[in-house]
Amino acid sequence: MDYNFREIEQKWLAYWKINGTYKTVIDKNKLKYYVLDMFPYPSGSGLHVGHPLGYIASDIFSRYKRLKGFNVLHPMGYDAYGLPAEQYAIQTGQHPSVTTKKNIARYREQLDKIGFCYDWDREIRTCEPDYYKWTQWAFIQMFNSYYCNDLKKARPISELIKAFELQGTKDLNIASTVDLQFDAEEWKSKTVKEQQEVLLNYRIAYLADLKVNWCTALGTVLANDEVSEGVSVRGGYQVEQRIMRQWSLRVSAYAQRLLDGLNTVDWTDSLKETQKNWIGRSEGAEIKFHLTPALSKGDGADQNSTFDQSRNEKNPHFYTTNKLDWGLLHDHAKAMRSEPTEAESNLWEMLRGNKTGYKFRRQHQIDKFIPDFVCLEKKLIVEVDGENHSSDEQIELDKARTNILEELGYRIIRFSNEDVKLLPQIIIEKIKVELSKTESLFNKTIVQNAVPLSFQEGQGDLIEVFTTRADTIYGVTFMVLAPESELVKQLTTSEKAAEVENYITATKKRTERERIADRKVSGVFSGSYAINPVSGTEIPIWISDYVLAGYGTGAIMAVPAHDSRDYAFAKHFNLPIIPLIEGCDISNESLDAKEGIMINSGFLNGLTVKVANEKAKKYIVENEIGNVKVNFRLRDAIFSRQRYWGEPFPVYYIDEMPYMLDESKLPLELPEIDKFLPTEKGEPPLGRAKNWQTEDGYPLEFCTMPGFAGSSAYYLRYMEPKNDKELVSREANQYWRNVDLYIGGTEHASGHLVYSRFWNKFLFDLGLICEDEPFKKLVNQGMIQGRSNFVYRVKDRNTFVSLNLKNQFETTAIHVDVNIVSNDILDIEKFKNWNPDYKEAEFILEDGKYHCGWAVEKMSKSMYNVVNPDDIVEKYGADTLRLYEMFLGPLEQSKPWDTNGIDGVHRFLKRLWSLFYKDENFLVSNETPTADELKILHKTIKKITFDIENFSYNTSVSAFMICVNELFSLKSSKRAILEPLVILLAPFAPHIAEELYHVLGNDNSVCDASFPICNEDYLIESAIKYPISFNGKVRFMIELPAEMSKEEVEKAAMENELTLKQLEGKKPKKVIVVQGKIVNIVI
RNA sequence: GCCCGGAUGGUGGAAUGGUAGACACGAAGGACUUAAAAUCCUUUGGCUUCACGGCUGUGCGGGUUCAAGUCCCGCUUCGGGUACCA
Repeated sequence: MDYNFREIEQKWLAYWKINGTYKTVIDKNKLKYYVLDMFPYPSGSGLHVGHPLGYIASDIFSRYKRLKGFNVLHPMGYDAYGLPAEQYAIQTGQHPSVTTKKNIARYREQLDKIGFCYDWDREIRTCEPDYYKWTQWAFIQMFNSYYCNDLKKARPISELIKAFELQGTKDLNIASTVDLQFDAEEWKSKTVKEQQEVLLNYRIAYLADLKVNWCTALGTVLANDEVSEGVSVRGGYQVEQRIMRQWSLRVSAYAQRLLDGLNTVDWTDSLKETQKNWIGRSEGAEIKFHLTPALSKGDGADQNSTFDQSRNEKNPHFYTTNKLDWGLLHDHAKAMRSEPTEAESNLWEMLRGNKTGYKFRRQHQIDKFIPDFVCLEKKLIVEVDGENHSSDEQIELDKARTNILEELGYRIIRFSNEDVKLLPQIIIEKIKVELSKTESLFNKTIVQNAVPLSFQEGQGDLIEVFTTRADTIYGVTFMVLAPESELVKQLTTSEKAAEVENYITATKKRTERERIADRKVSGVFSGSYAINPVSGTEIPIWISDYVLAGYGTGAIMAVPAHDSRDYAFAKHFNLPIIPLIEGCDISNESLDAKEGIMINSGFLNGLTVKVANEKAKKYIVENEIGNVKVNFRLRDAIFSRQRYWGEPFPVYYIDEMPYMLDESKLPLELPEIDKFLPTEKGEPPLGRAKNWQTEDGYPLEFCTMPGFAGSSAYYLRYMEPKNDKELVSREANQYWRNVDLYIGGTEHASGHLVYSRFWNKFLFDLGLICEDEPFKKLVNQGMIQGRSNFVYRVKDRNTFVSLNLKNQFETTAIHVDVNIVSNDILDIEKFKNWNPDYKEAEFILEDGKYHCGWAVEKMSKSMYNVVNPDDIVEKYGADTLRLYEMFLGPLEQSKPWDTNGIDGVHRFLKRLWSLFYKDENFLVSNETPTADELKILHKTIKKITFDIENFSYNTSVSAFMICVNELFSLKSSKRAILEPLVILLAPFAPHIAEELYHVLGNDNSVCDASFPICNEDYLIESAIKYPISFNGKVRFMIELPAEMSKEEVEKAAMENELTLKQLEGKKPKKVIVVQGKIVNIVI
């Protein structure tokens, strides 16, 4: 009887189906094990031979765990929403649900042939209403939650509303889009609409105006991970930046937890690394740079000011302090001015607006002080003292202050609060008298040109920057704003307005792609300056597109000596470069390394970079120049898609504010529409749906959810796919908990695996599920590459020349379908029929054969190198396919598919079969196995067990081959050996294993057998073949008893005549004996 | 640029610091057969030798070690990820 794989496989596939062999139920007597595949998007082209690789690997592990006594959950489903089906619908008018159903049916048919142990009763499809009901439900929960940074978890938004009513934003530490400040009264005075708008700033699912990746060709917004190098990942269409009002998920709030969680999961280092990079945590400081007050720098500068005299330009007229102090005190002055005492307020009313005949300023900085009122023209200061000015200590301080101010040429008059309140008119008169005592300092003509600015005018604001290199603060020679920064408008001086405008328009025109491709330095000077808060130097503020608006604060402090981008910019615009590291050479490039000894850095001089950085940060915090901050690269996930084929949002609008549907209204089903295109008004396709509104007539959301929505919590739904009350019941979740083994491709490292971990953590915060991380262990299978074949056409002729003769002609290489090539030999007849053009083709052969060339390329239709698993199953059977996929090489490694090698594993199965049958005779006996046979078996058990646990399936297939080859050469067909072997093989080749298991007389399924256990006793060797090496080179072997001691081995080796021959009479310097392993003689 | 993987026969690949090339494919030779398929047996890294054997050999150059494909340092090169992330 021959190995008839077709018959066998069909028989057992039917048996498994009828007997529900793979049906899984909760069984608390057994330990659970959850094995999950990344579910596929059912594309129109069906599965190729690369797709099942991971599925086979997970299937082997599932079956192995089951044989080990675990209750294994191993489900499968479809990621059924997606762009390709909709693009196809646009082209053909076919409803995406129709094509999706068709594709799923095709996938299922292909998967079924391979003999997977999926519990198909648990199948899910993300496009089915009873599935996406829970996607919508989760979205509602996110809308109704905010993230508390103190508790580090999501909390109900109702708590936040209560807090706002009681205390406003005071003392709250909440993840938000922008930092808002308001008190309880302000909150209560807001309209409902305003309150809703404010709440969006905190909700985990929120609507906001954001800069998004807009893809015109696809007519939709895309998430960051759906865009690569400025084009869409799917389709490769151009993507541009736009501001749009979009739904987003506050993933960024979870950044730190997403990072921390990586330490608790068993993933490969490279995958964890990718996630770490994507989250992009950087520790640094946010530093405030105040702007230089924009005074006219005309003649008539005040020579008595403490302004930096070393500068060549003339000092501006109204500087009354130095820039460093101005920067430090600026905020303080502003704050004082906004909260005046009653007396100050009264007096100001009488002084303001030239009521005295002269201009007064209040809380204007002079040197290190902020006097209450000052008339600069007459250098007269008016102070109003409160109660605390009566203390001795205060009197001393006031005196010191008066002295300094008087030295600067100011006269000071003081009044008490009481005086101002009771005798306002008398005080005004006194002030007028004082004013008349001195000459005006101002040359009238200059005053007309050089108009001083008061505090609130102009750009009296500040720029905040984020830096990881606070230690380089002394090397800042300019600042750069992102062109999109809101500060640009404020900072641009009138002279520079046109230039800046031009630059920004030009930048906007450039697509992301152009920016990346053409990385030439560009930028424009804003006309404004800022003051370095540590060194006090004045630095110009530039605008350039090398600074990103979306990261940090959208502004940087540029340290050209130690940042290559800043360096390029400084060189291009001829800006100063100050080296900060001892001995660094910055004549040609910057020194970006974070090591060395600081120079040119004031109080940081002589310190190492690391120490200096810490010291600088401490200084910044202590002097209130800024604060220490952690920044993340991870952005919130944009969650709206202007497309049809996705989950509808459970959202309606009142007065343009979003509200959630009641949970009882879920699922909100995707409506039918006439065309899958945007409306004439440019609204998303759902704008075409009739009656797309609530029962009360409020309009529903037009956008749908993105592809990752449905795949973010699908692993939970498999636990209880038919529960219509909950996403998953507590009971089912407590039992199955999370995925023990997740297998899939690396392409999901930054998308799906971040989103689903976020989604999972959110549900965990709500107490709905019991595990913080969804996927305990994750294995990435490598890509299966294609192996293309080529034929060589002689130029201008319909003649093809075989590979090794092609150099004699001028030829063109043409891809040829790998399915009509075998072992690189072309099937000429099939080739002629393959394409009508080749019907009459002629061939130049070698040895009567046409040899094709080959190359490893991506597996794709256009390369004609796609191999369909159906064809392999048809020709060799599913067991051969499974074994061969595993035999190709290590699971995680990319490798080319070459059908050539498949005969080897097929032969192996036939040889295994031949241990059972010869012609019509059943060979299996009940004889007691020999020690040799037992050794072969147990060696194999040991190896296979180890290999499965380590996902080294290619070596397990080899081990099976070795085992069968050895049994074959012993002509051994004993039940005691073959039965465990069959069970051992069952995870890999379930059909043939099931057949042989039954042939051996078992009635139950091999799936429910017990995995054999290695008995080390059978592996003990009585003799060991010692390799004898000289200076590390093995010369010969000697066989010695295993129990021989080190000394005896050495003696035996030294006495051997071959050793004597090798030594040639010389005395060995040293003899190393590794017992049971090797002998090395050093001469 | 940065990060992460690789590099071993004609091919896919194997090798807890201890006999490099297991296991397969392919190729060559042979057996069986009218023939083919299937199956079985032998050989198969390179160079050299009639042979025993010898020399050489895991991308390149150093190093550690009794012993290195494996560990360390410096390169070359291929693949993947990521990007003006401050």
